[in-house]
Amino acid sequence: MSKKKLIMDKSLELFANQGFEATSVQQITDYCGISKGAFYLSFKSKDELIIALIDHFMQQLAADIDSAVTSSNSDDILYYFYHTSFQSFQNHANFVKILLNEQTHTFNDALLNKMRYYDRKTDQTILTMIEKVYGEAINNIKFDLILSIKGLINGYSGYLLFNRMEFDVDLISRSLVEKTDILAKNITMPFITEDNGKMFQQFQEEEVSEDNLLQLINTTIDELEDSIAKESLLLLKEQIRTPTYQQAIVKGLIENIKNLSQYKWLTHLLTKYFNIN
Amino acid sequence: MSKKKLIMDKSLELFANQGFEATSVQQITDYCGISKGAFYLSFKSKDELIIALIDHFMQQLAADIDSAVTSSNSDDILYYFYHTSFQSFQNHANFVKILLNEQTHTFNDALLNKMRYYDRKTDQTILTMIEKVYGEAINNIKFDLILSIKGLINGYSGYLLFNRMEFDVDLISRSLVEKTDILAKNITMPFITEDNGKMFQQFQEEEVSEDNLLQLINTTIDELEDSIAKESLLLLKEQIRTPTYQQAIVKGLIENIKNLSQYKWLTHLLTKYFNIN
DNA sequence: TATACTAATGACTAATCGGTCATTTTGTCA
DNA sequence: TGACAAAATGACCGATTAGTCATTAGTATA
Repeated sequence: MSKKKLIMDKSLELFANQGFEATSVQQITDYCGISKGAFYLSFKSKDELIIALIDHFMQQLAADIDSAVTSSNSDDILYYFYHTSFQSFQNHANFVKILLNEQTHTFNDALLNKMRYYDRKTDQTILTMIEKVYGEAINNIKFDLILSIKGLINGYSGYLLFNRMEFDVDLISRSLVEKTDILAKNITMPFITEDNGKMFQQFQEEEVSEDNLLQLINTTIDELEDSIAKESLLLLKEQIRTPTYQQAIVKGLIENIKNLSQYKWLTHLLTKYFNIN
Repeated sequence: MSKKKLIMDKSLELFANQGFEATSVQQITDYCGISKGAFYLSFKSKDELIIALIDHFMQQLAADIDSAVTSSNSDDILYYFYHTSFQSFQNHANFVKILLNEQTHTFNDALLNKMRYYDRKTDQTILTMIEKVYGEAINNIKFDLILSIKGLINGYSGYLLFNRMEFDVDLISRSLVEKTDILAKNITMPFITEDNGKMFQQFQEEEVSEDNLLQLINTTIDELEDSIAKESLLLLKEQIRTPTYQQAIVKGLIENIKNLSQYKWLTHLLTKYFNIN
C-alpha cells in the first residue's frame, strides 16, 4: 500500500469520528505510524487531503451509480439506483459521516466547490434516471421528484447512521422504490416550476483535462500492485504524452482496467478522452 | 438589548458563515464591539454560547410547531406543521445553516445531546401529528412516514438554503402536504418495522427542573424591556423560591407572558411547573 | 567499501486558540 | 465632590496548531 493510500485510509477514520478541524496532522501521522514530515511529502496541506478523500469516494460513487443507472432495464433502474447508493453507504459509512458533517462548511473554497460539483452531478444522474423511467409524464414535477429522492435518501441515511444499524439493502431499496413510484405517479402540485428549476439544468459535464487525467492515472498507478492493469495504465500514460498506438490497442488497454470495479471513474474518463465508444 | 442578546445575535451570523470551530471568541467580540473579558461575563465558555443559541431557537421552534399541531383541525394540521416549519426557516435562515452544518459533530458531548434531544422531540411531534391525522390506518408505516417527512423537509431546506431564495411558504407547504398525504395513503412496504421503531418511542419529556426554569426566567428577564411581562416574571421567580400567591394569581401572571409569541416555551414550562391547566 | 541519492524524521517556528485577571472606566450613591 | 461598587478592558498565559527544514537512515550503484 502506498503512503498516500495509508494516510487516506487512516485519516478517514479519524475525520469520521472527530470531524475535520478537530483532527490534527500530528494525530494522523501518529495513527499511521509515520512522521509529520512524511505526511507533507504525500500531501501539500491538510486541505489537500480532505479534498483527495472526497474526490476518491465521490468519483467511485458517481461512477457506480452511473453504471447502475445506464446498464439496467427501465423497470429496474430505480431499484439499482437505491441499491447501489445504500450498498456504497454500507461499505463506506465513515465517508458518509464526514460528508454529512462537513457538507456545507464555507471554510475552504475548493472543498465547497467540490461538494457543489458532486451535488449537481447527483441531480443530473437522478434527472436522467427518472426521465428514462417515467418519460414525458413527469415533466412538470421532475424537479420536485429530484428533491424528494434526495430527501428520502438523506432521511433514511441519517436514521441508519445514527443508529449504527446493520440493514437490509434489498429491503430499503424496494421500500424507497415504492415511495418514489408513488410520488411520481400522484404528485399534482409541484413546488419547483420549470423556471425555478433552471439551476438543475446548468450542470455540464466537465471537460476531461489532460492534467487531471494524468494526475488520476499517477495516483492509481501508485495504488496498484504490479499487474496487467498497472502495465496498461503506464502504456496509456505514454499514449497521452505521445500518441503511438491505434484505437484498437488503446481500447484494449482500457478494457484491462474496466474489469477492476473500483476504477470505473478512471475508465469513464479514459474512454471519453480517447473518444472511444 | 442585553449584552447576552447582542453576543448571540452577532455570533449567530459568524457561525452561520464560517462554522463554529472556525470562529474565534476574539472575532465575536470584535464584531460586537466589546472586549474579550466582557464576553466571559456573559458566557462561561464558547461552548455555552453555542448551546444557548441552539436552545433559544429550538425551544421557540418546538413550541411554535407544537402549538400549530395542537391547535388546528385534523384537516389542517399537516399544512400548519409545514407552514410553521418553513416560516421559521425563512425567519431564521442563519440558525438553520448552523444546524445543518454542525448537526452530528461529536466534538462536544453537551452539544450532541442537545441535538439528539431535539431530534427526538421532533420525531415525537411528527408522530403525534400523523396519528391525529390518519389514526390507526398508518400504524404499520408510521415510522417510515416520520423519516419521509423529515427527509422531505431536509431536501427542500437544503435546496432553498443553497439558492438563497425567497420562497412562497404557502406554496411549499401545500406541496409538501400533498406529498405527505400521497405517501401516507399509498405506502405498502415499510422499511422500519414496529420493532426497529422502538427508538422513536423512547422519548420522554424532560422533568421541569427548578434550576433550568430559573435560568430560563433570568435570561428572559434580561431580554425584556420594562413591562407587565417583565414584572410578572419577577413575581413568578419569587413564587418559585417562596410560594406566596394562590393558583389564580399565578395563572394570571403566566397569562401575561403567554401573549408574547416568542416565549411559548417558557409559558409551557411554567404551566407545567405550577401544575396549571 | 565509498559515494550519491532519496526517503524519512522530529525538533522547531510563528500563529492562533480559549480563557484569566490585575487594572481601568463608568455609574451611583451620600 | 468623593467614596464605593459594578462593568468593562486587553495584555497575557499555557496549550495547540499547520507547516518547515536541517539532519539522519536506508538503499542502490560504482
